[in-house]
Amino acid sequence: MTEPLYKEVRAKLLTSITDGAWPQGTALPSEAALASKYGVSVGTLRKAVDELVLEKVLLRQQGRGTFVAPHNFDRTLQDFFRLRHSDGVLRFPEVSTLNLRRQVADAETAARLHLAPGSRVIRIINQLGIKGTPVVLDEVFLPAARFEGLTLELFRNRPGTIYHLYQSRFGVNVLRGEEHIRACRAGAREARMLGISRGVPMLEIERISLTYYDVPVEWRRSRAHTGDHHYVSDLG
Amino acid sequence: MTEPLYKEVRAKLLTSITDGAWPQGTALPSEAALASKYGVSVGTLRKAVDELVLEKVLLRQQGRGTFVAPHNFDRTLQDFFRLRHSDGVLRFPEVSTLNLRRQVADAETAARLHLAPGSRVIRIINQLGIKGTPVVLDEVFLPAARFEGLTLELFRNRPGTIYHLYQSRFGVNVLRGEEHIRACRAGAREARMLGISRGVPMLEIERISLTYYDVPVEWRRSRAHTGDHHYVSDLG
DNA sequence: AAGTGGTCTAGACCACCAT
DNA sequence: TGGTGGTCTAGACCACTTA
Repeated sequence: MTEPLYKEVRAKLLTSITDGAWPQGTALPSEAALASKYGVSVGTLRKAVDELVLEKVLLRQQGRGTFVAPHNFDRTLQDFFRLRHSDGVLRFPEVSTLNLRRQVADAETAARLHLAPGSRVIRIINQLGIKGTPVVLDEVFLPAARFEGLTLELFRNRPGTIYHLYQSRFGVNVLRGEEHIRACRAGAREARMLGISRGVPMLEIERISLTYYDVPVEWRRSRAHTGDHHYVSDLG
Repeated sequence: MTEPLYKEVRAKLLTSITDGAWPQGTALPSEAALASKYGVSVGTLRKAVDELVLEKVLLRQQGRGTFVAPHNFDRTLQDFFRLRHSDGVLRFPEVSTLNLRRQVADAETAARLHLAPGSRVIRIINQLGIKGTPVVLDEVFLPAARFEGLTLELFRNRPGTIYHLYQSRFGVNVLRGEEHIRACRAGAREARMLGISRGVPMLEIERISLTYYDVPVEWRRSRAHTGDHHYVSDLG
């Protein structure tokens, strides 16, 4: 019994969530109900929920209830889009999906996504613009097994963000990610697609996106032209 | 009375901290003592402290006490050094301070540090190496008024990290920061100092460092060569 | 052994939202 | 009006550190 009670409750809540016990959009049982269900006091139940709220797994709304946190525009923009225009304003990018196809993962992609060699992945190419100017070329890799039925049309005509689509349509909930950034030169493709010269310095940004229990579910490699933009990173 | 009690307690704790009521290294009064001092229950006092611990203003150690959080190597390395070698290992960089001088802030520096035009700043040039290879050239600007008595010798012979020096010697406690990253080309100076060719793509990283109440206390501009290194950013 | 923070409880009351 | 989460209390007991 070295583990605190509220940690056990947190774990139980998390398994219920990942098992889909409380579908997208519906409220969890009330705190009192959950407390009695798990045989703990409300204070202990709340401490478990506190942690999950901090990790953005759950969302509390006073007077309404507690929900599995939805992936709306705000969340994607604030937490998963780090490019900002030089004028300082944070804008949602215009996404054009150029291509979607299924293929066998190469060694690196398989490694990043913790897939067995030879597994199939979906590869999607996007161009992102800000204020009408193309700024980013995106290459997204998804494990095909988790995203069965994903098509170019679905991807293009989704009502919300990409991560909302993952969540609502495939039950894949992206919670956090890690990006690795290097400097590189624009190649022929970047030059053509972004209207810049070959050799111009760019950011190469790799992202691994994680779901519950830190399981990787998306890998992307982007190239961003930082002429009128910069990447923002918070420290501390 | 729309503000919760624990928020008021948090504010009182914070003013005591910034007023230097509990000097570096000594423990705060016990939670029971603080609770009775502020006339609240221990639970409420703990909730106020919880927030300050989350913001890394305070550090709790079970059985020992609660302290103003010290700026040790771990904190600097984990929270304020985002460059990592390609082998994935996070190493503390070797810092060589090349130059320190006082000067009048130019317009941009004054703006970043919220200083009146014409204020004096200290400008420090560092070269950072990882595994013996020079990787970063650093230009650090500090408001001279807050760092009176800072000398090149002090800077070079400090026992711990730069931020520990700020904290212990000048009472300047860096809590968080924001970095802006752009791609650039190595100029003559970078080429010479880092042993690379002119024109090689690099990261230009600007950092603004904040203390209590988000007051800026340091501004730096770095150029990093990402041949064998990358910048790591956490999302979510 | 004494003192610290960490966990857990039970209950009262408040603020907010839906109906 | 009834139900939800949010605040606050008072007290018991546990885990850890120091002496």
